[in-house]
Amino acid sequence: MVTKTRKTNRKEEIQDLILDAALKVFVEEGLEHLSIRRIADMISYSPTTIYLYFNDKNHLLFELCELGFLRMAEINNNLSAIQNPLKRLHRMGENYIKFGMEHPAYYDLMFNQAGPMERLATMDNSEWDSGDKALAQLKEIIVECIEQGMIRKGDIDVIAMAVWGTVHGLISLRVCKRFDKLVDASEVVQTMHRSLEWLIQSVNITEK
Amino acid sequence: MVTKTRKTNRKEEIQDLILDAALKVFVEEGLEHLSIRRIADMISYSPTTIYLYFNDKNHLLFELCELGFLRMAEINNNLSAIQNPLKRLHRMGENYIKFGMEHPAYYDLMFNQAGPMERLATMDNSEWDSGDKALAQLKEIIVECIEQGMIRKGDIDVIAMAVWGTVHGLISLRVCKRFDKLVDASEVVQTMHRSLEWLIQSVNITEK
DNA sequence: ACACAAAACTTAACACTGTTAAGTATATTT
DNA sequence: AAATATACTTAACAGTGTTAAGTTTTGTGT
Repeated sequence: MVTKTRKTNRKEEIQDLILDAALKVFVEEGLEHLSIRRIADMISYSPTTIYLYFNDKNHLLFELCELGFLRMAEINNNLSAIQNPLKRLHRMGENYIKFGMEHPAYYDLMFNQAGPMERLATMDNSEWDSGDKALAQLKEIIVECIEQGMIRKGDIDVIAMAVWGTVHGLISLRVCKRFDKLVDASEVVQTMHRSLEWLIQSVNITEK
Repeated sequence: MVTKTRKTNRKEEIQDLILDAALKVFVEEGLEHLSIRRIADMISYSPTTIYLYFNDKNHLLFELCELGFLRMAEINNNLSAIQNPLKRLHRMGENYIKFGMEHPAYYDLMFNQAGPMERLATMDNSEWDSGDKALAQLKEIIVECIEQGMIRKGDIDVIAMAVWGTVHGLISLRVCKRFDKLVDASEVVQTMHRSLEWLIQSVNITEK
């Protein structure tokens, strides 16, 4: 039992070592510079060693994704303090924007890149825990908003998708540089926040 | 003059030949299978010949993008017939969704992939015509909506970004397979349409 | 302490990728 | 017919993910 634990620890230690190195590269230099050989160099291992700890690159990317979702959950710790569910929804959107702006590489990997989802598709356990959790939190807030008569009634899934879509769309277009030539660079983030504000006010059915 | 035109034609002919082959590959097999060598094989040229007609792969991807925007404009031909600007906005959103579902590879390239924008960044003419046109059309409709008192007043740029973001967000999450494990596959598209519908109704300030 | 087995790691290679410098045919012009 | 410009190719560089086979290190039982 002791040996088993020790072995597991050892394996996890090196997995973390690999993930840490991967993280450093792709945060500092972008996903396009994240290669197996680059990681191997950083931790002074041969490239093939990485395949002893991860099935393939997509597996590694998926695990990086999971780390991203952890950070995202952290950034949403400030939500529970907000009583008004609509304000909480607004803040959640702002948190997403903040996260996307501070960690564009993470965001791209978590929501745009194909790799992580290809890994997920090969997994037996046909769930996506991180995605499920994030979506569940969003739905909870929306239910509250409806219960308190703050946004129009409707199918929760439909509304959740609309809200998630809006916030994600703004961040995604920004992360993928689709605003760069269309909106003045210095004001993009501010405009994003004002767009979110406009949306929240528009769906708000109180105070009308 | 005649020779110049003939030469231009010849050059454009081969450019189109390359683009057509590229299009075929990436629509049928996905962007990950689109390589310079693959294209060269298809048109029976050496890989390096392609560099006589395009600066690099990003240049080629950018031109494919432009073709995508042409198709997108086509699909929006049905808008002018719609009098009510809010309904026109709704239809425009539906057109986007339709386009994204029918041409996911195009959509991914036009709004998610980095390549085309990297090409754009290197171009002197610091504009993005296709993006500008699409955004201008959207803004026009929004102005009408506001003028006719159909949606809340506000900065046009802010509202345009919010609306574009919403629609793009839904399609992008779908194209990048982020709904696959969260929403039942058979109902994703329907849910997207209902999300758009919910949004349009929410921002609608008439009939309340 | 020694032999054996299992775990950890590496070497070398395959089949790809985008891209470039240098060389070769093929037309066109003088 | 010679010179020149155009069109295209060959060979190579430096990189990618990935795998089969071989080596070194570590742990275990006698």
